[in-house]
Parts: sequence; C-alpha cells; structure tokens
Amino acid sequence: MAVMPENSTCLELTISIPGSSSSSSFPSSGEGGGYNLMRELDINQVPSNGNINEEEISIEEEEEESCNINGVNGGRPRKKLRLTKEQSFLLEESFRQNHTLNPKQKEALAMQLKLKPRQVEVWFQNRRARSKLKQTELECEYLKRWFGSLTEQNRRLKKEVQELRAMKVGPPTVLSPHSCQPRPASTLTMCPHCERVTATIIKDESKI
DNA sequence: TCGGTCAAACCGATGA
DNA sequence: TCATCGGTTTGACCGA
Repeated sequence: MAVMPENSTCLELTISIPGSSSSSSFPSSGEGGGYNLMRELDINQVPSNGNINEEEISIEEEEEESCNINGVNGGRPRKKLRLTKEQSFLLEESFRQNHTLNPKQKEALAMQLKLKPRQVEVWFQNRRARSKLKQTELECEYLKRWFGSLTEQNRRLKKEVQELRAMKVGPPTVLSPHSCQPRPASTLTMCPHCERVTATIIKDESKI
C-alpha cells in the first residue's frame, strides 16, 4: 500500500493511487493534529500520568456495555465512547501497518485495546473513510492548480496565435529582383488541427 | 449559548 | 453470509 507523506507538495500527475492514503501518524489522530489529542486528554484521561489504569478500563467497559444495551437498538440514545490516547495510538499504528484487518487481527487488536471487535472494525472503517477523504482533497487541490496552469498556458497560446495571424494579414513585402513586383518575404501556413503557424522563407523566387 | 467541527456509531447497499 | 463502503446521525467539545 503506497503511503503519501502528509505534507507532500508533489505535483506529479500520478495522483490517482487507489487505496493509497496520507497515513497520518500519531499523535495527530486524523486531521486535527494536537487538537484531537488535547481533546482525548480532556475527556478520557485522569489528570495523573496519562496511562490507562484498570479502573478506567473497567469504567469504559461498563459504559460500553451500557452503550450497547442502551444504544439505538435499545430505543434509548446511544452513549458515545471516546477512545483514550493509548487506544488511538495503537489503532493508528495498526492502521499504518495495514488498512484492513482480518478477523483474527481484529480480535487480537480488540483484546489488546480492551474494546469490542465491532468497535475496532468501526474505527478502521471510519479511518479508511478519513484517509480517502484527505486523499480526495489533495487530488482536488492538485487538479485546481493544474487547471490554473493550463488556463494560463491556453491564454498565452491564444495570444501567440493572434499575433501570428496579425503578421499574416499584413506581411512585410520585398521587391522581386526580376519582376520588380512586390512579394511576401515569407509564407505563413497554419496547421488546421493544432493551429500552429509555420513560416517558409522564400530564398530564391526562381525555384517557386 | 450557539454554531461549527470531529469522530464514534449506525444503516442500507453492494460485491465476493 | 459477511466484509466493506458511502452516507448519515449523534454526542462531545471548542471558540466566538
């Protein structure tokens, strides 16, 4: 799986890389950078050492359970779990290695994170979506810039064509040494397909 | 307080 | 049938 650097300013045309993503790395869990991390800390962390202790986990698990019981299926509004810094980090690390999980990996990761496999699955799902969105935004940005440069190039070429056409309308004339009649110094021809103008200099009238 | 943002969770469609 | 995806909903949070 190709990985594009987050701050890549590359303007190569090879922008369509299916499955590739800007794998953002921890601690910026996603697009928010430190902002998200701060939020995670605010929400989930006891203001001590920042590590997950057993109490927190058990509370989480309890809430999780109640969440599943009270969720949409239960008729009451679902309660939203906020992942801890640690959990986000491990998920990001795992995502960096692989954007999809097989059932065994999912199970293992869920166990490691003390989450439900379903939650890990959902997280990966959302993470893939965010990756894709970011990639699409990058491509969009690139296409905009490309469009801009093509527009500029088009403008220049049109101007050039205009100038060349003007030259053709009123070409400089020279007198023929034989007939003393005026004749064009050069002959301009335009390709009907690409509108490119080519000039043929007449050197010797006798050869015409 | 309110509007905006982010991300977890859900839902229905789809392909293997 | 199951995994995945795109789209949507919902809740937590932040800043004006």
